[in-house]
Amino acid sequence: MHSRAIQDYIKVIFKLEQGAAVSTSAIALRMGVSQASVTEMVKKLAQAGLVTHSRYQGVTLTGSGRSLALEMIRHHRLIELYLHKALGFSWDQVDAEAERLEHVISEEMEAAMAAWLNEPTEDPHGDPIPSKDGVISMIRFLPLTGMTPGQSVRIRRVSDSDPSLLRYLGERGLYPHVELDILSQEPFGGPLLVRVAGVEHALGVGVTDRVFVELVEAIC
Amino acid sequence: MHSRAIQDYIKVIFKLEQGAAVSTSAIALRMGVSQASVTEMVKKLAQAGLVTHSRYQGVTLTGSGRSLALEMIRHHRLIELYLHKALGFSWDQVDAEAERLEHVISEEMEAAMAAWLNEPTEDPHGDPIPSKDGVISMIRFLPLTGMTPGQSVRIRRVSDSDPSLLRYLGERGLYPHVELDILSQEPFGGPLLVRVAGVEHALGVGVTDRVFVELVEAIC
DNA sequence: AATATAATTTAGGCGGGCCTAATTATCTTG
DNA sequence: CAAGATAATTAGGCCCGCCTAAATTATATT
Repeated sequence: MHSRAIQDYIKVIFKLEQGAAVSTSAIALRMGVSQASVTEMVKKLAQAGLVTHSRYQGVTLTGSGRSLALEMIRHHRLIELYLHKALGFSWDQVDAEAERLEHVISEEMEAAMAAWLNEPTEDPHGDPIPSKDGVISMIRFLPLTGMTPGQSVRIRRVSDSDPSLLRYLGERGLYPHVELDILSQEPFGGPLLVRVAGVEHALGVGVTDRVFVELVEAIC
Repeated sequence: MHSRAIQDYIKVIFKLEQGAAVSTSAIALRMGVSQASVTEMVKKLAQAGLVTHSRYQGVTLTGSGRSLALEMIRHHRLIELYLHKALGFSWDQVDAEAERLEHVISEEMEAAMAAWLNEPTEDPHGDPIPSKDGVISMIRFLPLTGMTPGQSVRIRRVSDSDPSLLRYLGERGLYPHVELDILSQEPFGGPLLVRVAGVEHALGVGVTDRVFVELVEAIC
C-alpha cells in the first residue's frame, strides 16, 4: 500500500498535469513543501513506477500513477457527496473531511457509499466522480466571467478551494444545476449582474472566475 | 493533535488497565511491537502528560490520557454502529474499518453519526459507547460458560476480536439482546446446549467464553 | 556566444516510530 | 541470601518525509 504522502503527491500531479509534464516547483507550491522534498519524493515515485521523470524535465504520471490518482479522487468526491447527502454536511465542510477519509476507506466502504448514492457521477461542487474502472468526464465548462448579457446559463461546477466562497454562493442559492440570467456586466472590473430565481445579484470577478457554466438552450 | 501511534498506545493501555498499572511487556504484546519500542513511546506519553510512569513499574493513564482513550473508543464504536446501520456492513467487518477511521474523523462527523444513530450507547457487539463527556458503562456481564441448565439468559456482549467467531454467531442468530435457554452442559469440556428461537445449538467453550449474558427475570 | 537568473538537484540534518543487541533492575527460588 | 530468571531500559541503527544551504543545469538576455 502506498503511503499517505505518496497518494497526496500523485493526486497533486494529476491535477497539475494538463497534457504537459509537471514541474517540481509547481508540485512544491501546491503541496506546501520545499522543492528539495519534491525532488526526493519524485525519485521515490519513479522508483515505484508511478511517474516517469528525467532530471530537470518535469514529471508525468504512468498508467498506474493515473489509476492511483483516479482512485483517490473517486474516494474524495464520493465521500464529499456522501457526507453532504447522508450526514447533512454543508458543501463547504465536506472537502476537509474527505481529505483525511479518502486515504483510509476500504473498497467495501467505497462500494457501499457509491451504492447508497446510486452510483453518482458528480460531487456537490459539480466535479466529476471517476468510475470504479477509472473513467472520468473531461468536459470543461465556461467561466462565468465573460458571459454576455442576455445569455441564460446553468451553473455546472464551482471551485471548491475556498470554503468561504462556497458559503457565499450557498447563501445566494448558487449551486450546480441552477440557472442564471446574465443581466449586465459593469465595466472596469465591475460586477456581473445576474438573476437567480427572480433575485438579482452583483457578482465580483473573484466569484465569477470560480463559477463554471454551460449555455442553456433557448426554448424556441 | 496526537499522532496515530500515540492514540493507539493510549487505547491499548486503557483496555489493559484494570485498576493496576500496565506493564510494558503487556503493551508490547498487544501492540505487536518490541518492548524497546514501548519503553521509548511510554517516555513520550509521559512527556505529553498522558500517562504516569516510574522506571520498571508499570504505566497508568492520567486524566487526559483517559479522556483521549475514551474519545478514540467513542469514535471506534460509533463508527462500527454507523457502518452497520447506515451502510449495511456486517458485524464482522466493522472493526477493521473503524480501526482506521477512528483516527481521522472530525468532531462534526462524530456528532452527525451520533445524531443519526440517536445517541446510541452500545455498538453492534454490545460494547458500551462512551458519551461525549467521557461517561462509559462499566457493567460486567457473565460469561455464557458457567451458566446452569434451566436458566434463561440474554446475550449482552460478544467478543469482537475474531471476525470468524462473529460470522459463526451471526449465522445462528446469536446477537446481543437475543434470549437463550440453557438446556444442558456436557461434561469434560463438552458443549453447552442452548435453545435460541426454538432452535437448539451446541456451543463449544471457545464460543461460550466469548459470549456474555445477563439472567432473564422469570415471569411470575 | 557569454552571462545572469531561475529552476532543479545534491548534501547533510532532524524527528517520528520502529528494530536488535546489550545492559540493568527486579523477582523468584534453592 | 545469592543466583538465576525475567522484565525493563539503554545504545545504536534504519526508513520515512520533511528541512536548509550549497551546487548544478537550463533558460533568457544582451
